[in-house]
Amino acid sequence: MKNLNSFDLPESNRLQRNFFQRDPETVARELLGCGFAHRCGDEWLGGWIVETEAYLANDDPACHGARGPGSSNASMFAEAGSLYVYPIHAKFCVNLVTEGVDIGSAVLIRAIEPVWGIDIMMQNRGTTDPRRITSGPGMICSAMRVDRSSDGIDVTRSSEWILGVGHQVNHKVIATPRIGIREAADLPLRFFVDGNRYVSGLARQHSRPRRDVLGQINQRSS
DNA sequence: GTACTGATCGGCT
DNA sequence: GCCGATCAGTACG
Repeated sequence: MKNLNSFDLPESNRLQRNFFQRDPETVARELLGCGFAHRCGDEWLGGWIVETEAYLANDDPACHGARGPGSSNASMFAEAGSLYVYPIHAKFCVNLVTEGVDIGSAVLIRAIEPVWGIDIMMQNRGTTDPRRITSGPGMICSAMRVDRSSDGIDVTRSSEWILGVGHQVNHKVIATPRIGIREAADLPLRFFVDGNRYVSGLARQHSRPRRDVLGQINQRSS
């Protein structure tokens, strides 16, 4: 098992508050290629982010913050860099709060390429199929053991979480409408790494076969 | 590979 | 009760 804090995702790579204090569209794009990991006891669980969606503070009825703060979405209005975890269809999804306090915008993490604690994540998901571990927002939360107890945690400071700079993927990001929403279903606010095999959704939205893996690119260049 | 269906359950009204 | 930023299973090309 790889040691998360040796070379893959050192503490010095951790994203700081100012990274998140920008509009959610920019943050969603730039989170692609970053490492996202949760520590459970001695084991780190997580991987490289390959698919995200932005939810805007203004003119976005699909955003959970659109009707202002309430008991279930309060952390969407917390400090930028906080986790917003909510339940949906008997599963959980995890977001990162953007901009700042009282704004109500966030980025949904839709898919990661599994890297750390893969065997534990396979156990948590009840499958050995690599493409069924973290290729969807509900899958990520069950694989990485995220539930409402993580809601509101500040990932720029928590010792149980790290979100850090990883791979450069700016040149191969594709934008499409967001998945599974009824309102504002036309806005192109979903972003993913072109050709990555762990992205959810339709293969034909990629410009090439969905086979690439960020970790392999890393091995080739090192 | 794509399209469609229905189970599931926390948090709301 | 009702709803949903989902997913697994099924059917089909």
